Amino acid sequence: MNFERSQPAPVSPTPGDPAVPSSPDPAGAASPDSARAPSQDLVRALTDERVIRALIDHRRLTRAELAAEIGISKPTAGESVRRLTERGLVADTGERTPGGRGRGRVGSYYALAPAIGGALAVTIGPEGIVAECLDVYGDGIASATRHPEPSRVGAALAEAVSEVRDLTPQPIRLAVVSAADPVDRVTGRLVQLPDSPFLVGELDPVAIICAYVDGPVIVDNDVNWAAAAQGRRDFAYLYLGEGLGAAIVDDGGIRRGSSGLTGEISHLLTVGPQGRAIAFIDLFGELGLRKPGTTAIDVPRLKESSTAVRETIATAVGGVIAAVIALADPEDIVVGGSWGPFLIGEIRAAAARLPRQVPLRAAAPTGSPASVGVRAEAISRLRASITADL
Amino acid sequence: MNFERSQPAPVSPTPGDPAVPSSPDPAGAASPDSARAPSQDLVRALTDERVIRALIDHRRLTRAELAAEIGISKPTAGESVRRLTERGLVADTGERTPGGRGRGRVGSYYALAPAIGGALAVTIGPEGIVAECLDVYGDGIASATRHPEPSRVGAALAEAVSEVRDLTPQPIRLAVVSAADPVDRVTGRLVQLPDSPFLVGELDPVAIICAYVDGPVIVDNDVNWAAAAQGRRDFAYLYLGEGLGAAIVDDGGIRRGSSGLTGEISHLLTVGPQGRAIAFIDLFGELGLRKPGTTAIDVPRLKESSTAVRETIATAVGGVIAAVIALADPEDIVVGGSWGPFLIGEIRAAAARLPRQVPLRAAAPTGSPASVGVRAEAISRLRASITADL
DNA sequence: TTTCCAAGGCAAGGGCCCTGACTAGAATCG
DNA sequence: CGATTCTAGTCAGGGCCCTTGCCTTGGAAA
Repeated sequence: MNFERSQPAPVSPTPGDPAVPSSPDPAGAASPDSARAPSQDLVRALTDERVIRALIDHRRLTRAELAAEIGISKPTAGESVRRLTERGLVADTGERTPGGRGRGRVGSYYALAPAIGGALAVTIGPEGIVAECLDVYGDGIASATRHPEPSRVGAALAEAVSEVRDLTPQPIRLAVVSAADPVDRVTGRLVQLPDSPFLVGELDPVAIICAYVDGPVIVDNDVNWAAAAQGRRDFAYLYLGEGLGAAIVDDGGIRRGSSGLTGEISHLLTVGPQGRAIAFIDLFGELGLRKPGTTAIDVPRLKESSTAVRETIATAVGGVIAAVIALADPEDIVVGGSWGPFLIGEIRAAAARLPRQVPLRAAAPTGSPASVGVRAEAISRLRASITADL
Repeated sequence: MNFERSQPAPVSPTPGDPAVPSSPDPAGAASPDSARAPSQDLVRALTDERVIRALIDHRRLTRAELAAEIGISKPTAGESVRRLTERGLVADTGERTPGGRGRGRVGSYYALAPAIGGALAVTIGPEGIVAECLDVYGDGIASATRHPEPSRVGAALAEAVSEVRDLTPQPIRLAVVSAADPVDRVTGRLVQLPDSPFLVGELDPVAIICAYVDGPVIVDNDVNWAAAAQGRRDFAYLYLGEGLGAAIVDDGGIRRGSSGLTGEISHLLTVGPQGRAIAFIDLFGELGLRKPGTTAIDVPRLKESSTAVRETIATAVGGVIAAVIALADPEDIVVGGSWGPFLIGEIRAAAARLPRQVPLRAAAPTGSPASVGVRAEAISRLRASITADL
């Protein structure tokens, strides 16, 4: 077994595949710090970590600048740089301090070595596949896009990742993936839930991507990544498009649940026509608003529907909101997806009839909030993985 | 402002009261460790911390035993004990190693000094008030109980806490409180939600208890504490008694939401008679199962009700379970409260008709799970507060 | 060319921990 | 009852990491 350890995340180096390099996880899962060596090479490691962090923030620094920035002495800074250079994590850029700075001796600029590698950020959805390689600074190094037919998603994913891999000189230390379908938290696979629209289809991104990446592959639902990108502590994101979903952020962290299916609200009971209780997704079946032959909602038809139908839908959404309030107590609720913001007026009215009130906002129609969240996670994990191994 | 910092918790030293000692919070909220001094007195602090932890675990140890236990050298252990003794955290117990141990020189047993203090664990519910003082080892030092009339809850709480305070020689460093009503996460007050049973009533435990305690006062709902005591990573606890509630544990942490009202499921929509959508609590009104004159459910009447009514209730609970599954994705659901386990068979049958399945368990009828959770939290916070200030 | 001045290196010193040897002191053995 | 045995605690020496203070280096300004 070599599951990813870091707690707040969905997971998944493939358990069985021997071809997968997958992070070695040296010397046992380190508990908070105190489990570490009782001795004082800990403080050296800490110094090195601070040097790396300073170089992430400032891109290039002389040893004197490092000392000033971190608050350590010059000899210590010099020693740390020497150690890190020896390990290949830091390199002399060859640049020297510009003459303009003053008259003193010129300093040598050091920066993180390219060998520290990059991270892959991948989004998979009905609108296509985007794979992108980012460096520690958060800059894009390379990217590739595909718009495959539904049957070729797996192959196209492999192509895109392979292309990015070839375009990237650095090693790729991990991948973070967003998929537009429910993701099984344990295996990282896309799963089909009964009666839910299945936009991407059967897919095991971990198995495909692992071959091109040296470390863990993290997969999660796009709605979760979009929610993570909001940077709020307690809120809920209601996704109302061809599929139905929700993401819940509590105490600053995304709530995933035991199998990662938190927010799959299709089967939530709510109010249907004539006040009957009905599963949320079934409402659209009854109203004839599902795309024929699929499980997806027919959004264009929905948008053209009568006022009465829209009221009915909004009332049902109100029931979903009541459930979200009861079970997640968000500070506010963001309504997104292809038709959610379209009905925001009716939904607000329906929510106003609930016993507990929560502010509702329509999602800003930004490009793709999920990819923002994926990128942020990829960068933060890349940085963590660098400082993790001393 | 002096809100408690530690993230995973509901909070509340009173903001305004100048009479409140309330923890000083010295030198800024320390981030994980790296924000600490860059130097190596950090490792000394770490050593001291380990000594304290070892003394918590073993109660009394000689310096030689400490060295062996922690894995440090004897001189280092001796130095640490000297420092800690000087600071009043550790004391020579006067006990000496028993002759039976061997023939060598007798050693001096050291233990944590009484001055490190204790923690208050308080439960407030319709069945009464219990205040209890615990020491670092988790042993009860003193306790007091009250069974006040509803109008005297505040006064009785003050009495009980005061009594425990007087019985305790040690300083009391913090209090953890369980209350049988919804707790506002920000203020720590008990809040009345529309149409919910309000068992304890208007109360501000923080304001009352603060006067007797040197540190923070943490208040939360009893259902949350009961859930926390289960020690599982991802599950939900459904409380079905005179009041209705739920607690959600995700990734090992209790979910509270922005105002602490996560799990207040009274207004969740579910299936009522004739398949109509109805708020969970209203069902009991329609069935005539609410105590006259109150908002509480009449449990004896409920238990005597007909099979049809029980089926109806179980179906409604099934709807609540569907919502919990959709929005929390628990590994399993524990059903507790005064009538939940009573209907577990019917509820299981209703849940079996849902599209997604989750194992249901009846809560073990242990004494009071909430007080277990409160005690555990009090002890763990007490220990953390000791090791926190070096 | 000389002067200036910051970068970088060297040496000394302090703190913390470790190892190994020594002292202290009580129980057990002969 | 003294010698032996064995362990608690202390002392001395040494390594590692960091700091301060001073010196050297080497371009730019004068």
